[in-house]
Amino acid sequence: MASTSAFSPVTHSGDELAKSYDPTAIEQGLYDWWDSEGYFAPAASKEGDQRPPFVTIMPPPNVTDVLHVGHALFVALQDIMTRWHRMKGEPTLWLPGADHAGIAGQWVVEKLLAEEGLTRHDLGREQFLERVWAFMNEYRPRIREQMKLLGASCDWSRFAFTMDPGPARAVRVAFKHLYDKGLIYRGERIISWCPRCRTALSDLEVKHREEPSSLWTLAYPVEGSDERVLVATTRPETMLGDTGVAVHPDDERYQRLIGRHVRLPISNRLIPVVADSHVDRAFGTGAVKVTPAHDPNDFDIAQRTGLPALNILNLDATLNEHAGEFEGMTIDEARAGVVARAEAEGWLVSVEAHLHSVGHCDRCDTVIQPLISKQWFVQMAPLAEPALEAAHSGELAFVPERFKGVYDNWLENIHDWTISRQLWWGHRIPIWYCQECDGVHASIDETMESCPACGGRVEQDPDVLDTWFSSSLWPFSTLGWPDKTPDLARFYPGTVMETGYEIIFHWVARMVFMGIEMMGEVPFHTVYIHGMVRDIDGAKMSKTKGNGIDPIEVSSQYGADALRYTLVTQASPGNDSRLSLQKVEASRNFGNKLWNATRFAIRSIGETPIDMDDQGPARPAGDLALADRWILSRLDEVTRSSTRLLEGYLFGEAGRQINDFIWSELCDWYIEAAKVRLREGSDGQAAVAQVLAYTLERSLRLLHPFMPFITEALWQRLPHVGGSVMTAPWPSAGEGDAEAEQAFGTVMTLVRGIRNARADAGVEPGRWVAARVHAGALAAVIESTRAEFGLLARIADGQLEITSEEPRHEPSSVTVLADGVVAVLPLAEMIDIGVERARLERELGEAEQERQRAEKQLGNGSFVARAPESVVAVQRDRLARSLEQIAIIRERLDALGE
RNA sequence: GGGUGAUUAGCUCAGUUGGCUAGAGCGCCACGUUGACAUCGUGGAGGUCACUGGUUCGAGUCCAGUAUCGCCCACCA
Repeated sequence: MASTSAFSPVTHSGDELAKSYDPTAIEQGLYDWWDSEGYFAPAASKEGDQRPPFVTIMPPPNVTDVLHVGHALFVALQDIMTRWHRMKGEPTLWLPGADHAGIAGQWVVEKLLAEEGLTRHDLGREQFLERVWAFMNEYRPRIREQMKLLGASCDWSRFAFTMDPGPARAVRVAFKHLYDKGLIYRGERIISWCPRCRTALSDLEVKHREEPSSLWTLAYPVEGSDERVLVATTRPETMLGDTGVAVHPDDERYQRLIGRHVRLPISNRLIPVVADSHVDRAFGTGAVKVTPAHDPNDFDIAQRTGLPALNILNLDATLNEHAGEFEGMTIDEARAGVVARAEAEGWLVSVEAHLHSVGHCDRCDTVIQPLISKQWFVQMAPLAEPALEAAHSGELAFVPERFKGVYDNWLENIHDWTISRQLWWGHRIPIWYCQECDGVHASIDETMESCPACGGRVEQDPDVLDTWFSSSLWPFSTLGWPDKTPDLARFYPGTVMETGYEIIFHWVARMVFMGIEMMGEVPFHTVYIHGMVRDIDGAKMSKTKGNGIDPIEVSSQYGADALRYTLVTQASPGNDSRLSLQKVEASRNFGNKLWNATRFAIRSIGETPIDMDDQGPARPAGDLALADRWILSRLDEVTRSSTRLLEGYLFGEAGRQINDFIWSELCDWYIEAAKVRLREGSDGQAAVAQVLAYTLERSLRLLHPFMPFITEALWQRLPHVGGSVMTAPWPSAGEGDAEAEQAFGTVMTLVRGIRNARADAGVEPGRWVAARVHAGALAAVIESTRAEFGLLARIADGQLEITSEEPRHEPSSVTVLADGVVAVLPLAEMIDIGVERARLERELGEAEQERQRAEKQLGNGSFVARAPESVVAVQRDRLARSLEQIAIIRERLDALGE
């Protein structure tokens, strides 16, 4: 091995494999060794290889994140894809990064300051940002180290942070581009305001929750009449900001009031009654109070009808000077006050219980206040259209497909995107206002000395951009854009974006339209969506509930391989899954199984020379035993099917099938059968060694993307070619051997039948018995594998007779049927006639059922006429076999007598 | 109000273009320290694939509807 680092995966834990699998012992050091060997960086394209590189950009975790099980899932899935494509020989890039997480990041540091009794305003912007950076730099390496523990084979040399100079410049360039194009504008709109974060939020950052509340009906007196208009509201305090009452233009009840005025009982203001077709005549009283400054619907009504807006809130959600006697109160206090007055003064008509959908800040859960504010927006319609088109044309595909509908639906109903945030931590809006000529200028430079128009003094916009603005540029800002770097040319667009459904809108859709707008091309062609990992009761894992499973803790106990394997195989694309330690333990046990199978193989190979080709142990050829041919054929099949499953993004099913092959076929049958040929003086040892070396080495390659550590550790111990299983070629499937599969299948069925019969008859498991096998045409085949058969079925060597004759029945014996083969076990003193009779009766019943089913099928004319020939043939075989079995069992029952 | 997912063994879930005598892991029962593995082996029990109808020679798989649970989106005061 030409290792350049001191660590070597082979010598590391001594020469002998330990008796049982200890994940921590083998995972230790392996990752750094891979890294130091340079396996994570994309390889140069091979000459003549026209395939595009495989590129996936990691969704950047927040810098302040501690690795949780959701990260572990995406790391596992992305690493499987990455390792698989790398093994297929494609230049492969998995690019990691971290996100500055504007609001969340700022909040964390503000909380620390609060412990010192300080606010960010005490420090001032500059000092505060220094504190944030210090904090970020301290925490930045943490999650990276944790992802390494999981085996993430990403290229750390390209690690990117959203606030690094490169991506930060990309933000300014993109902003200016959109600003110059008129797609970014500044306007006074109704926005969602978080009074705690003191910033505007986008629609996506507001989470609505139904909460029990009341519906108050208030009476507003009509000016110049005795009439009163009844309006219903869930927020009575907002009447302080009412500037009108709206009714439906066709509503008979209110026709005569349109254009007249009502007097707001609380502030004695006169406000007009307007008509707007948006009003639902059937809801409440059919008349709505209009508060344009604090309700998005009312804002729209006001826009259409020309009503003014009256802001009654301070930015901390207390009432302002327009609230009169309620000034300075919180919303709850003001509400209570307004209701009390209404009741006292007789204009409260009714109070009913009502479920009300209330918006909360996604970050801090504070109740959101809609209010009118001057903010920056991205005009979405022109950007959404090509993003929709990309999904329609198939240039952008979703796995599972149904998420395309989710994506479409959002883009089709999209509102403009509020991108300014009244925070300090983030990308500062690259806009400067001239203090002298009132000019507004965007720039891609970090600073602007003076007004480009008049040379006057300029001041930069104090706000920062929504974190997702920089995220939306991620697929190219990480590759050096806006510079024309070699990486950008080679790795854009990417291949797959693997992420969770919760950020399809936040991130995926925005990357798509920004990619199309800035690069002229979608940033990736496939979006793979994974589900959420929940606890075993189906609840979301959360810190506050304390039901979280810490991936690092689990890895240190069961191994990163076991955790990864569990996460991937328990889930199917797009669906949530439930994780428990019990499942991880089962995966660890699989590791132990593999470990011991390899230990057995290494011991069996011993000093035997193994034929090698340029990939590894050569495929065994020549005069092979039936079991050899069978396992090679099964390996072909699992290679074929797991490759097909990976191509279809069915990672879990692929992983399960590889496990099933290794455990239930290689270990349970091949290795057990091979033992007989490894005995002293046996002549099959060399062939077994070759088959084991070949099969196991291939199996390790198949499993490697799923369980990278253990497969590397074991692969290094087996005969192999190359430095690491990471770069060994992904296996291609051979043709398979149907004849061997069928013949060995019969042997397996016979062995199972004999074991079953022995158990029924109460034969001690270790006891060797005699048997005569009537194998008919298969006699030669069974004869060829007699030693293996004898071992598997525990039939004593000298007492196994294999014949092509018709079955003969002994009085005190047990009869076992498998396909066309009958085994007779003279168990003499152990036989309880009653038990044996019952067993045979049961088998007869089963055979009868088989016969009936087959007869029914074959008796159906249209089945025979329309079903494919192969399906019909199966039924014919089934009928023939069941008839044969019925005859044999009957005969045997007769022979048994009473 | 619109989407959308789930409903398969005691539990958690697979089941990819319809051919299934419906599988796995865990749990359960019986037996077992045979030199790879007790982080194991052998055998076993356990399911009318939510319900109703339809398409088909054939449906867990396709279609329509119903029920329950869940998620997403939506400006009903």
